[in-house]
Amino acid sequence: MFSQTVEYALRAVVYLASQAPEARTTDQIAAATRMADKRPYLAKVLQGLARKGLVVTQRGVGGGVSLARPPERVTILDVVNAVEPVRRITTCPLGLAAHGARLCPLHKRMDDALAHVERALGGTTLAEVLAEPTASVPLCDGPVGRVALPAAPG
Amino acid sequence: MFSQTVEYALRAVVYLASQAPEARTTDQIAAATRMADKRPYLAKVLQGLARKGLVVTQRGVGGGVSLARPPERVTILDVVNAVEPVRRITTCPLGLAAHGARLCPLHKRMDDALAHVERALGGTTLAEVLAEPTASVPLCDGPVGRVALPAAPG
DNA sequence: ACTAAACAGGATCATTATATCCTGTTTAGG
DNA sequence: CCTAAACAGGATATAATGATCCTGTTTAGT
Repeated sequence: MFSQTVEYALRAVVYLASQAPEARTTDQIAAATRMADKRPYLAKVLQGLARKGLVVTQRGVGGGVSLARPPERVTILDVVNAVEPVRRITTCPLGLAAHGARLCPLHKRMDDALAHVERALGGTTLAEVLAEPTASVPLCDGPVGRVALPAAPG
Repeated sequence: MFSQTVEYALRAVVYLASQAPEARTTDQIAAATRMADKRPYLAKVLQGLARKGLVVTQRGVGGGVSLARPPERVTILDVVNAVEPVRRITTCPLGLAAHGARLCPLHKRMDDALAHVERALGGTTLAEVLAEPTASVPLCDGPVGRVALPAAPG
């Protein structure tokens, strides 16, 4: 249902949110999100997020990737849509003229399901994901907040 | 979000429901669901549905494909799950021991979205799709019920 | 039996998604 | 201005999906 790339993107962005507004290198993100292998692919995913304006990148020494907006203003849906947009069904997939605007009951139900997904994912920001009081902190094995990382400034 | 194959399967099954309990040939199904091209692929999709027990097939002259259960007892979700199961998130995708049963807020939200999909698609049967009073009849250009087809018995 | 209708299933091909590699460009700092 | 850190981007490899083809098997009817 959700592609692997969506999962990678979400992990990366949640991590960046936890470190906001600091930038982190692809290597750091890969380590923190358990993608030490597949680091090259993560780089591509981040490139895509940068093109969509969700993150900003800075080249050169001391550079890295950071969230383009504060975690309070990025929803899970924003991330999903940046990678693999939720495509609502607006016209009849069969191309039937009579179904133009008014979807048939079948496709109406399919679209309803997509609407539910949009609603569920659009209702939560990265800040809320991180703030939720729970034993399971995103990306972390224990109830830790900021992990100590090499070369992590302030 | 939903694969092309899911769309094909749903169209085929809705058509078979409209013709139930009669069997229809792959050619008839392809024509009725606007898949006259891609008929070979439709055959594969139907094979898959047969393996999952959603439809039954009959070889030889006068054979074809028919619904295995009455339309009242087949939900949209049944069809989706037969083709591309909705995979709920039950364990942490990062393999973090601490997240074993208790998903982190991120994956909890993802799973919530999947739960919504299951609920939306599982709540409607093929019979309901066909019975819904609307101007847009599934698969049909106009408000027609049973279409006259070549070699269609009673 | 023979024939034609119809599905079954393996092999193949095309396209997209996933993943990696290599080279280039930007940039901070000595 | 030289170097090392970092991202950019094109080219390539691999896997999964979508789609087609061909041959075989089942079956009703003659």
